[in-house]
Amino acid sequence: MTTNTYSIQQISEMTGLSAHTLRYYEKIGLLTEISRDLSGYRQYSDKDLSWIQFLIRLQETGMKISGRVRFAELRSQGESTISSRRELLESHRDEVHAQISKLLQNLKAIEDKIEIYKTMELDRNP
Amino acid sequence: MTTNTYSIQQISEMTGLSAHTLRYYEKIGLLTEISRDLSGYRQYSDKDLSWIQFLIRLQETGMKISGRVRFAELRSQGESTISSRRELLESHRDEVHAQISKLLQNLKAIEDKIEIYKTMELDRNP
DNA sequence: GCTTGCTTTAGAGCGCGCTCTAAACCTTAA
DNA sequence: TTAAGGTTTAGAGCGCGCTCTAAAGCAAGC
Repeated sequence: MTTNTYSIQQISEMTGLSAHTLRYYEKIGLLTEISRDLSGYRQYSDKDLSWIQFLIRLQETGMKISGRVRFAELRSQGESTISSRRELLESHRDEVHAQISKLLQNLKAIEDKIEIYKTMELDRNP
Repeated sequence: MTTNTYSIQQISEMTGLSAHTLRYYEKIGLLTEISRDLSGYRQYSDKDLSWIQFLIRLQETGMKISGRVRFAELRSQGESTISSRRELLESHRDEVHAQISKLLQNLKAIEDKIEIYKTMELDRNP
């Protein structure tokens, strides 16, 4: 079994989050029980890494910090919260679907406007 | 020809933007040449309305205020900027495409996690 | 003429999500 | 043993995009 550990800087490079942000996430409860080495430096595990990467997906799909904190709290309470976590994710999934269809509608309107501009350009340069 | 005019409150109700926000948008240059009645009250036209609605689409697709201001500046310079406006929108359209595919990727990861939770629920309640 | 409710302005305030600072401590190489 | 560069903490600061306040003016109904 591989038990890799990573420094805060390595995690920063792998995730694109700054070291400042990683400490901030820990402070507000998005990351819990990050272990420390003998001199008090944070040691991130592969499990920590994939959790951070999942947090980033939640963020990128528009889940606010408060929602992510709620999810992290459930996770830190162990297996008994699996159903609540599933429900939370299902509800978020529905929001992402809505988001995507809104985006597609707006995309259509933008594309329509591009076509209008093209027509206007032809009319001005016949 | 119908030349409807609308009060700031009516526009607020039609667009979902607050009156405060509408004045703010004017101050920063997103809205230009909004006409006034005899007592100095703003009178929005149908053209103003549809411009505001398009601005909202740009915002909802992630274009920042600075980008929208740039677009509004081109628009206020008249027909000679049609090509620049088309290019700006084409570049934004590409960003929206990228945004949507990122969202679809993240959606997939969320759905996978939901499935994992379902399996865990079955394992705990066999 | 008074009240109610709309509108105006300039400018202050705010919530979110970081981002940075300062001062101290640790590690490694020269 | 010293210098360079990584890490720690508490807490301050910041940029974005609004959001609200205060004081005044205007409109319409009683």
